[in-house]
Amino acid sequence: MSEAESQIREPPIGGRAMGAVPESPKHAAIVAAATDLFLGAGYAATSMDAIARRANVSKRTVYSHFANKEALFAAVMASLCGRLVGPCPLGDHWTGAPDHVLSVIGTWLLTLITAPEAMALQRVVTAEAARVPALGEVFYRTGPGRMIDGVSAYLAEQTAIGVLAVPEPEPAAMQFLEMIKAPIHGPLSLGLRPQPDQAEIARSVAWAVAAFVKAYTAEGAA
Amino acid sequence: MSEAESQIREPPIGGRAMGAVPESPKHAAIVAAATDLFLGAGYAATSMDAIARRANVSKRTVYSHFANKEALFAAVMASLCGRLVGPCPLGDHWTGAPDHVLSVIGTWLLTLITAPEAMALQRVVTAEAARVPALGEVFYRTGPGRMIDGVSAYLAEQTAIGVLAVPEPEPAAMQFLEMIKAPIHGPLSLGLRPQPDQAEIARSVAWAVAAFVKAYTAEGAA
DNA sequence: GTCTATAAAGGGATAGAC
DNA sequence: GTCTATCCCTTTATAGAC
Repeated sequence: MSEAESQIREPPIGGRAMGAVPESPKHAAIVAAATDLFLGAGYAATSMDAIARRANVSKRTVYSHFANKEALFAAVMASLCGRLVGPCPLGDHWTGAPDHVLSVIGTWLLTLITAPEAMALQRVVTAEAARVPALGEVFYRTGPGRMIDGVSAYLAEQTAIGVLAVPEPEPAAMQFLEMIKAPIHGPLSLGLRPQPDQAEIARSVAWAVAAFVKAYTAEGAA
Repeated sequence: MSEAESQIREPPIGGRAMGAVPESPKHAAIVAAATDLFLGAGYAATSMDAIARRANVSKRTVYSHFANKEALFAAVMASLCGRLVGPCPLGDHWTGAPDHVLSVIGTWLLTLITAPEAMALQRVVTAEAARVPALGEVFYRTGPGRMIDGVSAYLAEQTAIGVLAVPEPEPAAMQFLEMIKAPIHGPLSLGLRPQPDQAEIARSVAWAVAAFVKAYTAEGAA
């Protein structure tokens, strides 16, 4: 198990190990097939036979690329964790009124979080985190953790210049993330509602930003 | 599958069907064993052999009580959904300042939600919701749905009498629920932190209540 | 109702040829 | 590296004795 766990790490820049040979097409096909099946049905319910069939390779080929099922799962998870979170659209331009900045960040985050692949990843990671301890840690660090850090830094900065009053930026950032998800994420993760469209995402973000800004605006600010 | 799904419903009052014979001790032992294993390892990774062993009965006995694995799973989930949410401690006395009432409700809810059994139930339901559509619906209605309805009604009432200003009580109630969970639930569900103690629950609730009340207090209120 | 024993199928992983 | 064929184990579910 320790060997499998050690394979869970962020993927190298550019999608391959620096200096290593490019991954073979079969390798990519296996990972793609395994990704679909693991995300769709979970770890235990996905068989190596099914993965080989879907990748159009023999099972022996799968085992020549990955030592065992656990190692393949780890590779899939590591690849996904790094791939789903793209760069933040604001870049260095976190300027403007907090409600504008938070709206842009919130819309980006909520769109990212509610994407079908991201929902499936969260579902599988949560389900298997108890069995593979490293999994939850990598997922959190590359996903929610990065988002929390970014928002938290912004809140601290705005507090320093007296626009916002956020005594505890980190829990406040976590609050903000949960608030934008609030009306959508729970029912969506249970399969009780369809994917939100842009209008609904905008509405949920608007609710959250309005409440958050009202709660944390500095007393003397305009 | 439709037969199995039809067995997912809230358990009858008192724990047994009205007018039916009491459940045999074996029946209860099977359900208890299955509950532990399903919550611990998930549906696919739990075998009927293991359930029978843990219940100290033969596998044949398990199949004499439940038609198949799916039916046993449905019975376990239905039983759990109804059992984990107890009565609200406030009863009819939702009186006092909103921050006090929300603190009491929030503490109760967060304690309930972060209990190990509730966390495991949520994990399993989320993992299997895509495969068993009825599961997510029953879970949501008996759990989060009831909580949202209660808080939402309270917010609407306080808005009607001019203490709070909550134009959309339902999304606001969902926001409140997510806010109290914010610093704890995510890392906890990934196995990255231990169970919160009372002090940490109180702190998380206090953060959420302070922000929520500030965001939604009526302009003219004291 | 309950048990032991077993059937029938599918799982992960491997051997050896090419 | 890749394939076909196979081993061995566990799984769900059932037969038949008591």
